[in-house]
Amino acid sequence: MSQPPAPRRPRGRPPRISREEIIGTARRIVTEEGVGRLTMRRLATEVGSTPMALYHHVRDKEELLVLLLDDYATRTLRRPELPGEPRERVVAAATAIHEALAACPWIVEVLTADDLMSTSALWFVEQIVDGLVACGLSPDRAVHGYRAIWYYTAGEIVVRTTAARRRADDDRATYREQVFAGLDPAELPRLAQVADRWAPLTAEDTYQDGLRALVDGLTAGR
Amino acid sequence: MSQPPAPRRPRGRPPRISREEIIGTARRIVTEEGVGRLTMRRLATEVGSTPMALYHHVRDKEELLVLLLDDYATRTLRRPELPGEPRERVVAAATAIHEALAACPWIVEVLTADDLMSTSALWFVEQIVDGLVACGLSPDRAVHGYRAIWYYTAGEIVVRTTAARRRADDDRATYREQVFAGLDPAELPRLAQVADRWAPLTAEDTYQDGLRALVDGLTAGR
DNA sequence: ACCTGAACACCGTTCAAGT
DNA sequence: ACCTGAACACCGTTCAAGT
Repeated sequence: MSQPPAPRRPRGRPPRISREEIIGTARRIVTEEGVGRLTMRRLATEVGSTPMALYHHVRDKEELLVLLLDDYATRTLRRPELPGEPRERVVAAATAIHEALAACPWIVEVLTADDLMSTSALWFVEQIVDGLVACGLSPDRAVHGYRAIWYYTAGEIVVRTTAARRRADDDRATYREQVFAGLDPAELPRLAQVADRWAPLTAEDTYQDGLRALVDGLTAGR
Repeated sequence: MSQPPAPRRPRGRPPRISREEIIGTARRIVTEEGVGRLTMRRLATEVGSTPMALYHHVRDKEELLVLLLDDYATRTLRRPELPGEPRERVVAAATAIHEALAACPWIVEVLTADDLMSTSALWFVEQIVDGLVACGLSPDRAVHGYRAIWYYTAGEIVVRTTAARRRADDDRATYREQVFAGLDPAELPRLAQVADRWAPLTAEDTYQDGLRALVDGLTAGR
């Protein structure tokens, strides 16, 4: 996010905890127990300090979460060899972002709290925009195309992660089954037709299929 | 969600508050002050009762939010005349869902807490799946196509609503501007090229463009 | 059957003071 | 400059008791 300031002559009380230490501990809590367990108080005790000491190193909890996403992106997003063909390049770059996010279920809370503006993710954004331009889109339309891909990708992550959490909680999962079991075939014939296959069908990972359709549609006739 | 049980001979203490009253009051709080202000305690005092009384009518806060989304869908989703041409029908049905959600910024928290399984929304889902089948997709592929549209739609709402909230909070909005202002044109030429137009470009409402691209891609060559 | 009061086990954040 | 203790103003939910 921001580089540490150039080293100055130390003045006053020497720091006991650092931003890096805070983020590192937060990362451990979040990967081990989920983002729901990350509280400022918990984090403070884990770094051996008090809640208020944290506020000397991060502005508030939201900034901490953004720093955490940044840290995660820097740590895991490796730039792969991308195909030369522009459409395939767009698909590959989007898939790389998607895979990184999918491997990281706590991301959802942060996604809704921040745009994907981690500096290390920008290279992938560049590849997508550039690939779309290479397909014949104007720079403006390429940015809009990237946004459409980002909406699709973020939505897939949010919906799938939430569905997975729900599945862990039996009682609520059955509500959807009830609704589908009670469908009136006269009113909603298509849904009634696929009602018993709905759960497995929607559990399938079809991210790439949809992505390809979207990229095809965005670049059609150019 | 669930129909009220058939009226029985009343036994024991007569109820002072009803599920309808709770949902109605919750709806008022949420539309007037946002979903962040809806707490069980606040809601209890507004209906003139105590927090615990609520738990006799709803299981917990999450159920309340789902009931609220259901109530909103039933109240606002009117079935429009849809075009006969199948692709246009898919676009129109998805746009109707999108408009209803976009008019309702508190929805984001509930979207991530629930699939769009409100009974009143199912008619729109039916139209989308049926439209895709009419375009030549198999029922299974039509369901996957609906899911792709749903990911795109939910993602657009989540990302745009969050961005709008951020814009209200000046300090954080400028972080993205900083990142874009400091882009290295040698490393990320496309992004550097559009850097100064990024904010207005991504603020444009291009939901329909992306949706049409996605639907075109899903139905291409069929 | 329905509601109440008190309590449990927490939150994020601010303030004033200490070293 | 950095950290601490105590407090503020809250949360959702459970338990045991009352009517």
